[in-house]
Amino acid sequence: MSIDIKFVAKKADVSISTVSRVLNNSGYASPATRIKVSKIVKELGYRQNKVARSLRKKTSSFVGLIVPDISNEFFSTLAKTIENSLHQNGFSLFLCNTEENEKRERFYIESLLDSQVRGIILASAGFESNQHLLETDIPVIMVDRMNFSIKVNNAVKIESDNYQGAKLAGDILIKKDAKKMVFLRDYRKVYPMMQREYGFIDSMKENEVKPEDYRIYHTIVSPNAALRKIREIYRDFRFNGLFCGTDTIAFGAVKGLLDMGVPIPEDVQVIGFDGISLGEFLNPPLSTIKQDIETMGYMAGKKILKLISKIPLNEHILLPTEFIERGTTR
Amino acid sequence: MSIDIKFVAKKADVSISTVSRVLNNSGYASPATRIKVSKIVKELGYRQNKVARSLRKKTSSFVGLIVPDISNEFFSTLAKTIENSLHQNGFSLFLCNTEENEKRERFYIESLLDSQVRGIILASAGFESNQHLLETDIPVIMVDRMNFSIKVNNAVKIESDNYQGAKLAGDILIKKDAKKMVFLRDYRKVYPMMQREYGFIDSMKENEVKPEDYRIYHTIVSPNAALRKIREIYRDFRFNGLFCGTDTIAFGAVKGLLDMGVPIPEDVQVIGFDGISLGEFLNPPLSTIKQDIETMGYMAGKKILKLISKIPLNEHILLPTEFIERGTTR
DNA sequence: TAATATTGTGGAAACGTTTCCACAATAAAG
DNA sequence: CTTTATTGTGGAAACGTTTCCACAATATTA
Repeated sequence: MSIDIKFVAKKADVSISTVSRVLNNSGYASPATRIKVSKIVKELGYRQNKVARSLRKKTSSFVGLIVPDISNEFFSTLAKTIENSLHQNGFSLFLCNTEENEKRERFYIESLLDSQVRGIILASAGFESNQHLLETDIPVIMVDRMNFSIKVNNAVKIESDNYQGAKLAGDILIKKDAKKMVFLRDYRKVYPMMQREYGFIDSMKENEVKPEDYRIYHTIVSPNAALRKIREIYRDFRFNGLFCGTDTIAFGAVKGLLDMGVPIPEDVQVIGFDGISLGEFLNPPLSTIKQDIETMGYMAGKKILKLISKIPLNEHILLPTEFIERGTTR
Repeated sequence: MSIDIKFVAKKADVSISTVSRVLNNSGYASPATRIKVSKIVKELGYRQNKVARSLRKKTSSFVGLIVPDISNEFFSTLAKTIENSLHQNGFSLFLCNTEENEKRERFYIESLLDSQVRGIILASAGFESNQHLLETDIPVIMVDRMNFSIKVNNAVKIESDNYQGAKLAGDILIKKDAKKMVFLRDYRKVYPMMQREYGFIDSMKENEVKPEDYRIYHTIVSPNAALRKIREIYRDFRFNGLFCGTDTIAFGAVKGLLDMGVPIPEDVQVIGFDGISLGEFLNPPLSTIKQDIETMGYMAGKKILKLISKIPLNEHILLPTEFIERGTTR
């Protein structure tokens, strides 16, 4: 016989309803019964069955988080801060890792919906084919990736100002006297990367860099791939300003150039994007455009809680980025 | 009116039980009704309510993962591989981040138990005070940290051979002619760190390094703390072999030494522990003892599935580590 | 003191499933 | 053509809660 509410009721010699009321601090219950029941509950070590509770109340205390790759520092610190801010309010996190895979994203969205999560934080691709799944009245927060054009009342979008950040990177390189520019980006057409590209291009245009003096290349986001790519590029085009779409890319690129004997920052200046923690420990340490991931996660947590408590929001939050000057620029 | 099984039954003009049987492919149902029901289900876009299902079946398809810090690359790649191996079997992951906090660990263990998870993968501290919570018949896998001495049938332990790895690091440094040795470790008495210390000490003893020729220091695991610490140490004790309890520590230590003008690997040779991906892109790239995190996560996933399907296991798996020689040793 | 409001309590329905059971219809065996 | 096995179906109980409702007991008011 398991310890359920019925058992507690029997032991305490009251009805099930009374136990429930005491447990939930709802409705009436005399002080006397309150302490009597609480005592028995403690003695027995009784714990509510959350599943039954969810079923009856048609709600839960879970929030789903969908990310493309949790092993990426950006998403893992995002997850951490979100988790923290939810935990303070008694909510727990369902982690879903899509690996950038459409089917998997669908599987998870459906799965979350089926499991009665209270809200979904989507930091994943947001494949168009999955959009309709979220067009219910469940609170949704989009973080980093903005692919979904959700029109519902219950949606909040949070992102870094990727455009401005990239523009800033371009402006800085030029001010620091770089003449031949390269933007080495993630080959995938994900939203933030597109924004960075636009920012970079606009910087080039505004600074009147001639079209033949700046080039855009694509690579897989892995240091090794970037390393190989940058050597190829450098043989072809003698740039002296390099903006990388991602710190991870910058890591590979810097090493690739160094290995070729190109001095940094003397011959080539490099700026990354993200501000991941280890950048500081590169040699030379990486100059970069830092995203405020902590704030992003924290806000995502706060906002979804608001949505959950029926406060209607329809915001698009743009978080400023910041240039961190370190050793790869002069 | 929401689309529940009752609604489907009505539309398909059969009983609820029949719909359920078709849905679950259990019991009898004629081919004709099978397709009839399936058709309606598809048309209506009906989805099972997992909460109700869990309640009735007294089971779910969730596994809990408890980690101390998801933003740490070790744990995030662990989470990723576990998630992958579970997803292939239709299971989902509950992520719990304890921040190394006892209360929080308890909160999560209880929360997972309340939510009817099928199993728990514990990569967190395993505070003694929480041990009793897991002494039910729920499948438990301990990864990395082995603090719990769970005697239950349903427990599997998986860890890297930290002792051997550390011993190897010591042996290698000595073979490479280091005479004055330092082990700079995480100050917390977590299990794997203790094993590494024992391994290091035993290596010193077996190689007949005199007690005054090797020292052990403690630091917070953050590059910056390690950076400061190593300067302090070096002023005090002119070592030429440095073994770091963690790559993160090594990152800071290498930079600290370099900043002081100590050439690496000429004057000091350094070996880290973990094998995190960015070590390769340090300058000089970091020599390290690599843990096989992928295998660890993969096995954790596989094993918990076995336990869940009632296959009794009582294993303690020791995964070998590997020396990756890069630029901080000669 | 009678009439009314407030507080305390338990019974039972409901949440959306699965599954046991009884029974009907069909197929196989004698 | 019976008898027995197999297959198909629906009704209803069960999972462990919360919550509506009715009623009883007590407190407040007139």
